[in-house]
Amino acid sequence: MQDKITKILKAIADPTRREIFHALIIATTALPITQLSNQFVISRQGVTKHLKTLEEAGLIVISNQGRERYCHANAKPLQEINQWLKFYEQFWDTSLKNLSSYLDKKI
Amino acid sequence: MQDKITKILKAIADPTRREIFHALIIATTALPITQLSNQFVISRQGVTKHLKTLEEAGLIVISNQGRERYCHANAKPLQEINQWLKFYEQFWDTSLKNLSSYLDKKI
DNA sequence: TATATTTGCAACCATATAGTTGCATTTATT
DNA sequence: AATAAATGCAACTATATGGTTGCAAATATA
Repeated sequence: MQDKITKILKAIADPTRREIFHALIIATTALPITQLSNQFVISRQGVTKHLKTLEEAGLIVISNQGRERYCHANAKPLQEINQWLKFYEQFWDTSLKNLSSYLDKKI
Repeated sequence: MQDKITKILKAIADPTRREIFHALIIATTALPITQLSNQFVISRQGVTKHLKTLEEAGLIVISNQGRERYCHANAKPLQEINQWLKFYEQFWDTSLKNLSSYLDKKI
């Protein structure tokens, strides 16, 4: 369906998911879903939905342990975004200069 | 409504918009909408919708000139994503190691 | 002036998304 | 064995999204 980078970008494009991801990555230990969802205003099931999206993007890993499911953040997929950005780095200093020179000429 | 980084991330989270942005940034000159949309399968109006999203994210600038509207890419807002990523850089080498040590202990 | 080109706007459609509630199931605890 | 806790699943809702078509308006061109 969707390619990897799209999944990753869509996952972090949502503010709530960024918050969830952040909470997990700064946590010293993996967190069970209920405990994690207590940190948020939305319902546990709402959090679970976001977790699924994050998991499909590879940004979290969930491991079962008895009746609990422990969530653990994995920042690695973010490298893919970094990679994507790398190409545009060459433009983000110069492009505005190019733009203004364009505007000088044409407007 | 939405904060800046969310707008930027949502803008580039769509594959078609990434393509449009790419086409514009590698173009040597600014492109009128019709000429730009000829490069894509979707309709001109479809492209226009994407352009609006990109414009609201600051990723393109449109300047009127007679009946034509010239589109120009601006990579600068991508720096914001780069900034966001910077914090997680410290995790993307170590987090998997942490994860496996966690799995060793608990599973 | 008549015609062609570039565009915006509006309506519409199908699907995705972000959230909710209710309930059943599995696993712990008493 | 009875109860409590953690979770998944399903149904539902409202809104956003990515696309379309049709048409009117502004601007060039013949």
